[in-house]
Amino acid sequence: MSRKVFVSAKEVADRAGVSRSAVSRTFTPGASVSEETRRRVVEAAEALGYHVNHLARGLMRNESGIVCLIVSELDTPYRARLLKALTQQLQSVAKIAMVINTDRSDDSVDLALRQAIRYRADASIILSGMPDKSITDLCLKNGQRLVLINRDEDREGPLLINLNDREAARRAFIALQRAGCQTFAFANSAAMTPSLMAREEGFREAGRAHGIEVVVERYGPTSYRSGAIVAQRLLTREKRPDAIFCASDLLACGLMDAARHQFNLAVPSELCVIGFDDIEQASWSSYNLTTFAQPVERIAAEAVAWLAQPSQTEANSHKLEAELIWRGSVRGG
Amino acid sequence: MSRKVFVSAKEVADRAGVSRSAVSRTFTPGASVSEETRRRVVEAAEALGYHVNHLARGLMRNESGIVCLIVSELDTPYRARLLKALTQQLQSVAKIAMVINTDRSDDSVDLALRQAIRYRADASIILSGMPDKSITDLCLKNGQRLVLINRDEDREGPLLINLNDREAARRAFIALQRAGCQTFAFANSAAMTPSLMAREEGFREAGRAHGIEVVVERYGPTSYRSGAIVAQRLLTREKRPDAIFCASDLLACGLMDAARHQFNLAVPSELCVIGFDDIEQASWSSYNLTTFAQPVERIAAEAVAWLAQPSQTEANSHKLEAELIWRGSVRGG
DNA sequence: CAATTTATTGCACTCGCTTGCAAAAAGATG
DNA sequence: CATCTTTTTGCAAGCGAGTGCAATAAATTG
Repeated sequence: MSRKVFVSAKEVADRAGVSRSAVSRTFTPGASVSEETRRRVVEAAEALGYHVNHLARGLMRNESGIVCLIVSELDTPYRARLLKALTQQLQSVAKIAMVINTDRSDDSVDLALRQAIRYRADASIILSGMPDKSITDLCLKNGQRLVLINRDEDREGPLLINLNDREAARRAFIALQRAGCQTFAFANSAAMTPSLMAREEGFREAGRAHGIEVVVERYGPTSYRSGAIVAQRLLTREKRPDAIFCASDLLACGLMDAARHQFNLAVPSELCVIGFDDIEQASWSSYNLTTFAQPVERIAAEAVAWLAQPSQTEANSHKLEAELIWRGSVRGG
Repeated sequence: MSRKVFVSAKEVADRAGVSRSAVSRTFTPGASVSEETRRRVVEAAEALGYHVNHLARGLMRNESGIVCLIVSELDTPYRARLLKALTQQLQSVAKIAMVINTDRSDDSVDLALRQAIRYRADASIILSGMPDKSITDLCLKNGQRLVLINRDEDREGPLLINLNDREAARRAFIALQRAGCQTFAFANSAAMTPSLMAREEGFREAGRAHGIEVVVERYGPTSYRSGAIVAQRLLTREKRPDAIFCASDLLACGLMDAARHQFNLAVPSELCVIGFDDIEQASWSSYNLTTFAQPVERIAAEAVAWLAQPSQTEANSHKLEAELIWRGSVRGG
């Protein structure tokens, strides 16, 4: 009826005929226990189904082993992949992921971080949304580590991991130019996150450097549907673009579908498209999209490695390169 | 240098000039505190940046507020959606999700459940993989609740949520028959999970009921690539199927792409396809796939509602219906 | 074998919080 | 104003584990 209580170290100790400390030490790597005692403890623990209470351990050690992942739109292919990589790699260093969903509002990120503090998470990794400065300060002051992925920020303390978006955008421009394109456009969502904007800026800049003006269109969230709508706007212009760099693959897929099915344009012969993220769908043969791959595993690895090291090394900022994956949505290649 | 210690209730109490208990009561809904004391406590807490330590609270109350989500392949569209719905709805009842990644081996589910026990999770929700009976027993014995989604199991205790897969398969058959199809096939992965097998069985059965033999092909994991391979096998048969029911949308997408791009078949005029899950991509205009929608939000709601109620009601089994979403991959409709 | 060093063990305190209980304060009643 | 209720409040005993310290046992040395 009432919640059956979990078995505690005390019970194990009694059964094994040793003190409670012996049990505790048996499950603490590096503690001093004789082979004989350990054996008896382990045996008793097994028999009783004992599992160390990490709540209590965390309380004592002041280190819970919990890492908070704060994310919005986690059902989006790129986010889901990142989430998977992170949870997996965290597990491999004996930490555990707590995931908190936020909507786009900064307020909800604050709520999430508060929750992280309540559970005394050792660290928080923010995949989306900018938390309020006062809250991140609170986290840091509480000895919590903070990782910001693809968020620009100049504050000291958190680990910043982001891509060299500008450079990627530049390379996209070159690639499209080599393919013989004349009229360039950039398809963006209206989310205006730092990384999306960096791609936009980078592409524009590259255009300027070549004396070419780049049309930019932004609409809605970063989704398939937005891509289709941006396509409408771009492809009905008097001077129709024949090269479009999309801020994300999701936008690119929507845009390509609209281009083909509504405007009857052939890709890549009449329209070249480059995306960003390298989500799984980009490789599907209906899209076969040339795109930049986010080094998801690398990102997760960097984050986890930084969290795993015992002493806080000075917070640094890692900039990774996105790899250009050539497929069939650009001529030549 | 060393982890700055978090601020505790003691400090808040001192600053507010009240006892530790007063602080505790202020943050415990329904406890007896005067308006005046509460005000002072809240003020002090705010000033110091105090947050209740849920580790300690969980220890005392023997109820952590943590719910473990055990999932494999969480970067798959359907899984990601379910995960999102669950984390969100859990948050809304003041519980928090811990997610554990498993690979397909049952062993890794055991490891995950062990972890859940260590953190004294109030419940575990298993989205994939069958845990060993002894482990689920352990969970239940420890007063942990268990929810199994789309997993058949006849044990008492856990809440079982699954779809009426057989019925859906039957409806799929009828729909394809109405579309005038002659040769029926079922495309499956080799994962052989209960729900995938139920769909297969249901479809075969429906065929048998109409005196029609259904060809079944299974291959690999439940993925796009597997769909393409199954397509190869099915579409090169001497008697080529003109109706294929796919165990999942991912398979369906791979299959459709192969059918169109490798076999130059037009959908739906030469080949009708029905999928399962209603992932986002099914609605993309390149696929425009007729499919069965998993009621993801409903599933999450049922699970969360059951977990939220204070007293364990007798474990029951919920069977939900999948809704047929008509799109363009089947003639007629 | 005594003396010294080293490995193991148990005691007791601590971590931060909840809660039963009894004392104190505030309100209600006659 | 005295008496009886009803709130509030603080004390202290846990919850389940980790760990410094001193006591004990085992191993090493001369």
